[in-house]
Amino acid sequence: MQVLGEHIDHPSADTIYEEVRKFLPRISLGTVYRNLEIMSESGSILKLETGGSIKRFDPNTHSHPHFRCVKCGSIEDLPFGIDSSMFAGTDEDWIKGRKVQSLHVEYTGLCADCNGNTKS
Amino acid sequence: MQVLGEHIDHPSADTIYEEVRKFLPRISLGTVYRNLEIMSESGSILKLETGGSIKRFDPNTHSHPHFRCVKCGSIEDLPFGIDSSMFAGTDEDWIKGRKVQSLHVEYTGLCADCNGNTKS
DNA sequence: AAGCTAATAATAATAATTATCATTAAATAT
DNA sequence: ATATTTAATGATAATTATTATTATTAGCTT
Repeated sequence: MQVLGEHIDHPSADTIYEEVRKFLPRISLGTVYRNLEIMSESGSILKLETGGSIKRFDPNTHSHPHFRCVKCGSIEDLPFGIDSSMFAGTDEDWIKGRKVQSLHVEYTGLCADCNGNTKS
Repeated sequence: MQVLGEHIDHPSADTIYEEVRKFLPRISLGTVYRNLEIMSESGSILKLETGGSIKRFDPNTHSHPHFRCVKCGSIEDLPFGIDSSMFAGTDEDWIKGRKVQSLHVEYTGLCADCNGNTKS
């Protein structure tokens, strides 16, 4: 299972299911979901709750910004880091009793492919 | 319809449906979705594609960060602005043929209520 | 090998959203 | 004012991604 942690991209559960099937043909989708959930809880992968309706999983477990294509739905990493201090650093009054767990920065638009190939 | 643009919070389509029903009892959920979509396309409201599985709508149309409670699912505004220059400003090489349309910053964790009320 | 435990496959259930389509209402022309 | 065209609506069905259920299988432990 961990074998598929070597993804550069951000596969959906369904994509992972298809790939694992290649060498575990009898595996069920439920098992894939269950184990992805376990792995994301244990911290070995990241569950991305991005915009769009699909959950995706990311072997890169440190917080980094993404670009989501509104046309094809692909998620790409962006080459810069983020941390909370970028916006809230100097003044953290806003926390006000909340427990902050994570930060997600997401750009949306058209990926290079979709931007080049079609204009609508 | 526009009457419900006066929300301070970030209602889901279902919440809006319930509220519109109070004075248009015969309206259907499909109509609500359809018109929310039209309004978000015309730019009079914002469709928030946040993490979590629910789409929410926001009368505040300028880009601002949100806090999503992983327990109760509520979305709150955070009191600071964001703009692209915060991370990518100095070096925009990353754009590389993409067409950037919007930026969404989302913190997740426990909201003040959920953080106070339960510890799991 | 018998008995206990935990993981799995197959399937059903759920939840949010989108699509369909006959019906109603609105707009325009006659 | 009424017939005709056009568009919006309500009711319902379909879709999609995910989660829950449950009987079965497989892995250990003695």
